[in-house]
Amino acid sequence: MTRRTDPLTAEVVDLIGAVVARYHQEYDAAAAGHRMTGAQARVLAMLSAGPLPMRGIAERLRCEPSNVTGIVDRLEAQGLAERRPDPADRRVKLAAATERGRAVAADLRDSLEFAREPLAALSAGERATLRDLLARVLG
Amino acid sequence: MTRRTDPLTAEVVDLIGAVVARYHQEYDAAAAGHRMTGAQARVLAMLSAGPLPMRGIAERLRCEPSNVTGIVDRLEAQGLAERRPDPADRRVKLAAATERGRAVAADLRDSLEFAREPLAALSAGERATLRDLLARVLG
DNA sequence: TATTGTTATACTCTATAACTATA
DNA sequence: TATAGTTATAGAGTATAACAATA
Repeated sequence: MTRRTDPLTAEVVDLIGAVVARYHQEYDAAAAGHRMTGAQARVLAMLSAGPLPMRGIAERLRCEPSNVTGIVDRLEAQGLAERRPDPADRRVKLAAATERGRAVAADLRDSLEFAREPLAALSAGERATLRDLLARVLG
Repeated sequence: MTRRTDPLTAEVVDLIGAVVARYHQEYDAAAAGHRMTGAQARVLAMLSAGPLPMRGIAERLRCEPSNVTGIVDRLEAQGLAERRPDPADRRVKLAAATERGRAVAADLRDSLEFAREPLAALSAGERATLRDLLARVLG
């Protein structure tokens, strides 16, 4: 059963849509600045926290494992990631960020304008309020 | 020059990233429920507010005009949109939602779970606070 | 000449299905 | 037999460049 949403909720949903659009725009631009696509940048960000089996990447990306092959291929071709065997299970390949990959991931994180300009408009107390509200929305 | 972001800002940015991921997940699922992709659903939502020249769609989508041709082709193939001539300029083609397209767009809007479940966790006052903070973040 | 929309081309991301090597 | 990763294939979104029709 569909139910009409009240005007205030609709307004918030529209604003979230605008935030989503802007986030993507800036994330993709930052990735392009390092000659990566958005998907490649997301995977590199994951790997900069530690190696992951191909399967683990697919789960976090919420996509089919077959897609991860190509994305890691392209990161590997640029020297940003590499595949390592898993000593515990020879079927598994662990994708890991190279040293240069970690540097690029850190640079990308810092170059995300979104983290500075827009949020700078809020005071520390307001940022904390925003954090708490978003955390509750996400459940 | 890159500058380190403070922990609170980083936390908010991470939460926004989570919101973005969830928004896409639900938006794409809702679109798939109507046999559309996310891009097709976004364009149909635009057109449900009124006809737009192909160029105008590209500007709002922030993509090249050549891409819009295929997206509108697919909406047209499903009877959700149609192309009309612009009486004022014979170079222009106006894309418009069909009656069925408008009905699907309305249904899609209502079926966006994101608008209900998560935001229902907030009181009206909190939703208003969230709205104001997001509006200021977007500038 | 400039603009609108399209076509042609190439790359990336995506899902599905079949294959391999391990377990 | 089940699982991890890959390959093959096809559809969709994207950018670039070249084109026809119109301004």
